[in-house]
Amino acid sequence: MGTDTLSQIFFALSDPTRRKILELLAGGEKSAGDLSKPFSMSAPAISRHLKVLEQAALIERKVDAQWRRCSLKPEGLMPADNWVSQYRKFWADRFSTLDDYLKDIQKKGSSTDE
Amino acid sequence: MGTDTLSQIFFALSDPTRRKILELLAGGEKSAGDLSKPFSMSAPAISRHLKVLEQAALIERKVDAQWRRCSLKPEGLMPADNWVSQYRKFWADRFSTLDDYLKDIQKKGSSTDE
DNA sequence: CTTTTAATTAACTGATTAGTTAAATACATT
DNA sequence: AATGTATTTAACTAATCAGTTAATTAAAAG
Repeated sequence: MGTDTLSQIFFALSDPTRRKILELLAGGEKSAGDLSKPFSMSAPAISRHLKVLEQAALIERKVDAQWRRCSLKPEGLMPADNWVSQYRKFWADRFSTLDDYLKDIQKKGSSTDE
Repeated sequence: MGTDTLSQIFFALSDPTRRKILELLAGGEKSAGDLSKPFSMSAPAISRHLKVLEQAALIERKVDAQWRRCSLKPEGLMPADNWVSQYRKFWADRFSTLDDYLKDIQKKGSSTDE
């Protein structure tokens, strides 16, 4: 994976469960248990996803009695956003919106993608 | 990793060698051999990194005699950019620039990071 | 003080990753 | 036709990942 900040962030984002967790936390603070419920996955599995997100500085876990109060640290995404932004100028010429792009790739490779 | 588009893109970006390759390609089309030179890594290793980037639709490889002409497909980053952009509003309040954020985290956790 | 609740850590398994060297492919050059 | 060049594929290894169940920790509640 690489141990630098950007690698950790992008790696954390490369899993659908972890992205979903971030989306849930965008709705406000939640306990580890709350975060487990929407997934058909054991609590330890979620716990380790939370650790990955925490180490990437994308969330924060505060101990509150036997609960872990998890909250989003959206500013943790800034390095990733900044890295990607280097490339915006390249695509801005040809595609003005994501929809443009998605239509374009659907037109071409019409395989069973997402 | 997950097999959906976003997972593939973020996973591709989670490796420093692959990010470096994209940066090299931002300077213009290069052969697989050209791309190998800056790295202390075998050609097959680079070849597989290129495959990961190609499958994530971040680069294109065209066959030209015994060369593979690799070029950046920056628009492949659009889905990632779009996903991250959901969170911009959250950090925009507190941090206006990446530097603000980097200074902030240096101030606090002054451990041996990166 | 015993039980219940919330969550993590430990130990394990199977799959995937990132690298290696050696072999194969494909085209260019002589 | 034989050799050299560019690159990928094959086969292998060591490390990491994502999940599981069982055990542990820590605090709340009775």
